Amino acid sequence: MTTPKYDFKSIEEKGHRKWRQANLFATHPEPRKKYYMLEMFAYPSGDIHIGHFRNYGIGDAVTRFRLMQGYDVLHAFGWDSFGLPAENAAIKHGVHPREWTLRNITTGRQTLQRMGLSYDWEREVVTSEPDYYKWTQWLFLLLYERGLAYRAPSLVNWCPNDGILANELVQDGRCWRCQSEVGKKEIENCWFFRYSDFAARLLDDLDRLDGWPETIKLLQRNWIGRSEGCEIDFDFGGQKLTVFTTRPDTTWGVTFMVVAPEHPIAAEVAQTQPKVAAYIQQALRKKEWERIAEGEKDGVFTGLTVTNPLNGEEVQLWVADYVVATYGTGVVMGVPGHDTRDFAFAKRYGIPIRVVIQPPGNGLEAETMEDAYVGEGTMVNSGALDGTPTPDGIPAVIEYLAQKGLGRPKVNYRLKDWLVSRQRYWGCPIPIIHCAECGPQGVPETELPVRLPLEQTQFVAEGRSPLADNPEFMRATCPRCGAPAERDPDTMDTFVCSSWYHFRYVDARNEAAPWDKEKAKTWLPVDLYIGGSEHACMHLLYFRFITKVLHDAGWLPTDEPTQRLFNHGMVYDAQGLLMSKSAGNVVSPNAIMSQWGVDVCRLAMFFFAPSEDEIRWKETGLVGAQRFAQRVWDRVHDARDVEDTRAAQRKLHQVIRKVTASFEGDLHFNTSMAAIMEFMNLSKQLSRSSATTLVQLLAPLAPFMAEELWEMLGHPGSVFRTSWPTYDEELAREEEVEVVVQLNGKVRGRFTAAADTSEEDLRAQALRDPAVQKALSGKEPRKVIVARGRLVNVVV
RNA sequence: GCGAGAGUGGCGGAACUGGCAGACGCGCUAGAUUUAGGAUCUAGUGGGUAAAACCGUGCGGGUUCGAGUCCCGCCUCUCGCACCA
Repeated sequence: MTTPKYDFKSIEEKGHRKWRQANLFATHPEPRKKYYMLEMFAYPSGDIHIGHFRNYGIGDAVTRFRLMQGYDVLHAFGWDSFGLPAENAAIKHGVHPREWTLRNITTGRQTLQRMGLSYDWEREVVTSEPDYYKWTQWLFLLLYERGLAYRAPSLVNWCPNDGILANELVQDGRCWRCQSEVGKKEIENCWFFRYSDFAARLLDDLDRLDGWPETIKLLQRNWIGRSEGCEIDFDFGGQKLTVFTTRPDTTWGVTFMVVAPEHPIAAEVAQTQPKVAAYIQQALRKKEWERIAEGEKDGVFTGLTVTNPLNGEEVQLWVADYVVATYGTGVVMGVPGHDTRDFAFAKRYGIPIRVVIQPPGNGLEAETMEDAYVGEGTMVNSGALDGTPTPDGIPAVIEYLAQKGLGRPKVNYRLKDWLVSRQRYWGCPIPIIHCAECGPQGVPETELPVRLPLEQTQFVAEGRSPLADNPEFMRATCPRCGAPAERDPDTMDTFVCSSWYHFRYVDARNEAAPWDKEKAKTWLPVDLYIGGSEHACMHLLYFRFITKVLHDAGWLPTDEPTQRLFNHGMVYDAQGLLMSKSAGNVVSPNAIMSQWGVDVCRLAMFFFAPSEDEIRWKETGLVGAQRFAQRVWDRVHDARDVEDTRAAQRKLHQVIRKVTASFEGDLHFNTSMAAIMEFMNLSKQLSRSSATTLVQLLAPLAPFMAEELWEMLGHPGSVFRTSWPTYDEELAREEEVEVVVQLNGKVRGRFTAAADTSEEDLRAQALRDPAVQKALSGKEPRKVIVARGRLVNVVV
């Protein structure tokens, strides 16, 4: 009876066959105990890479664990398949974007299936296919009907290669994809979602998301950027010039006003003043990153003044590009005494500085200041409010302003509305018809989807959407008056497509509705969502926003998409460098699976580090995993009908406890594996019963091998249809412990004792220790500390 | 600049509410076995010493019987935001 070779190839084939025949991962139509496991779906660019391998490996392990725990699991996959690379490939290789996309999906799916991932493939979605994007259009119309989609002109980021870019896609003034410098361009009619209306909810509800990492919540809080303050109306020759400030208590210190170059007043002034016009032109031509590069602040005086409503003073009006047009009202009140940026600006242009907040020690004088004083203090030079301390000054001024009708309390957010129009071909068409008479009209639901014309060959158009050049696509009739009209030529940001895919999984083949509300009630919210943290402020915020919108509209049972979020770490090469095609250091999942087998690759991945940490992909990890797998294989084959020793039994129950806790909690499979290894090191001869348990514990981590060993042990059916091992606290408990004897905190001896030995007895036994006896030499110890089950420290 | 997180052997990483630092693995050393091995098995492996003592969790202080863990002050690295009024 020799042990058969561990041949991963035949085992994998067998496993695939077995699971397919048993339809193991089909979603239960009427779950009694649901678990919705979700991983971020993939963009189909070429093949699956090692980062996906990690992400989906973790999700698969959790899915299999939950199945064994008796849950009915929903676990599906899809493709975020609209987007730029398909167009780029089309231009470069002359393949149609759809063809390129579908080809990549086929390749990617094969790799995922080879990995044996536990997806219910019947629910696969492809966002660029009409049966999916029909409902993306439906979603757009839902927002439109609820007043949450509107059209406005927009100064957009413009990349010479990739066209319009969302702010999030501009990194250090460069395009996230092609690295070209990004400029600005005015686009007339852009669609926006009223995202910022949800800022407060998106912020406040973070407090309810207990299962989200604090770091992600913090990133979102900063991104939303709430700040409390007030608006103050200054007077500009009869016009209101409103500013937002968080420091109304410094309003008496205003010595100038600044508007952003993009502000309408700047344009107005420019008409009569060539100097201002020239400045604006130059400022707008600057690249974003040049403006942002801190330090020198330049601007231009308009020659005009504005009146401070609190003291009636006339102050100079400037235009300067350190003012951000899209934040607040695009106007800043210049308080050089108490704001560092205003200070720098005032110094440069010789604008007066006035102290209106006196710090605790007093003695602050405008003439000798080297920087603004931004701390707390007492108000001075502020009329009736002189003597008020800072914390009281702010509300006092706000109240005063409100009473006089000169201002109002205001909470401002950094979060801006979501610009969803893209002037691209390969995206979801915006389902709007523009009628000269009736204005923009939503396409009636019965006419959805508005199909993307596939015969298109032109994918780039200078400064406008390529679809605008397709007369057949553009031709439409107004749904309201029946007159000839035009379609909207834009497509949507792909973040719209990815904001709701997890709802579609719930009922992916529904042709009459995006999903059935009852099914949504059954499965939602998602129990665990796994993906990379790079999506913290984009996808993950849009995803929450859309959930809230759909919840308000009665389509969802919850207004948060997922209970728990888990961010896996990135995978780097052995040198710690990001893998990339250009660096030539890409580890292909297919290559390593061929060489080592799926299970060994998974085990190596899991054992490298905790799931949230970054890992460096090294071959040595595979060697270790290989040995471990081989050892398990041999030991299970050697299992006999023997009695387990008490020690082995105890260890096994401890391991069950440990592994279960990792799956339910931190997903630290590295320590789960370490625990299993410890058990194997302790128990060289496995009993059939402990081998059975061992195989079950290993099944979520190394599914193919476990399935084979399960059969080999003579058990019927699939290991994934059995129930997860349970542990017995009694059996797991240590009966004996080693107690350390310390002398003044240093280890000097040790003895074993029953775990439940009383403190008194432990103390007595420690004092009998020869080293202690010697040190005491008959004297009484100063102090004896007993830590039950651990140590006794004798202080002399 | 602001915010967050992290610094532990040659390497990846363990360490519950403060209680034996270095689990588990890689690598290395020695031995066994083998025609051979990136195979398997056994023993060892933080520094230091003949053996002890002693020294060791980025650095400097502190609290404590006892600190990788708590407090204060630094240094370094990673990530996020970045003229946000």
